[in-house]
Amino acid sequence: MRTYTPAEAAQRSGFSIDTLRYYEREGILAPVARTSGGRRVYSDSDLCTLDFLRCLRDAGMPIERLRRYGELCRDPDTIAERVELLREHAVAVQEQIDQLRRWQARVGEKLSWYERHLDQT
Amino acid sequence: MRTYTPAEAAQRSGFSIDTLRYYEREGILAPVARTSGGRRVYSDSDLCTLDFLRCLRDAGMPIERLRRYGELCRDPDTIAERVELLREHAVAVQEQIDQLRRWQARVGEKLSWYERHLDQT
DNA sequence: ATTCAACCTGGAGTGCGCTCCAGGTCAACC
DNA sequence: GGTTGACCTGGAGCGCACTCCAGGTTGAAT
Repeated sequence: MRTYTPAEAAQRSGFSIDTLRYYEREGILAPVARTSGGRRVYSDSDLCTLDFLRCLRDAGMPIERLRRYGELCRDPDTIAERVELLREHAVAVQEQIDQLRRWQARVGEKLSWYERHLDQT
Repeated sequence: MRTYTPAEAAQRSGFSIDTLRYYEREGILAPVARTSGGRRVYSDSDLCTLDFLRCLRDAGMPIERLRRYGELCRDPDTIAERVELLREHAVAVQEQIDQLRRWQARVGEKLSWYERHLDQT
């Protein structure tokens, strides 16, 4: 049950210190514990949350939805809502994958066309 | 070999009229033909270019690279460079797909965990 | 006791990719 | 010849997601 300084939390989560503060201000992350002097002290649980948030961000979830998810996680009786939110985003992710696949197909064609062109010169 | 008004070009390409002008200003799109009165007249070839640009944008290619691609297309002796640019972006797209797949796996796990939780209540 | 890096706050600034606006022009139609 | 709606330009504004800044505080190490 160790704790982490802001710099450590940033390093481990992959967010910048500024972003960590920003997420807290925005209510995405629950208020982080403080020392008597007012410095933030991140817990293992905070780090775990941050890791999942990182994952959601990397999958393109917008801040607004991230906030919603963060809020839901603070209330234990919201599992159904969380599931719904994740499912919704899963649909978006699948669509994005499909689109990228179509892109690959199209660009693959264009590339082989270009290559035939190059060979002939 | 028909032509298109700005409104038609926008409708067919999926870009807004403002975006079409913006792309032209930015040199992404070559200067479009004009009527004597100064109105733009898009050709089939413009539409075709726009369609491919749309495709590149949808695959997340940044404006800067789009501009580069647009410039290269105006010089016929740049096929090798175009191929290189597209290949580079293809790598980025593949990485994005891989990342989204990992996301799916992770969220899939979380979802089934949540669902077991829901069932037990 | 002093130093100094790391931290704090509120608020301003940034980069991207558009999007909107004011004020004017053009051209098809009645 | 007048109306009307699509179009023109240069430039300002916007939304997102941070990122940076000034000016001040904290606390571990010397």
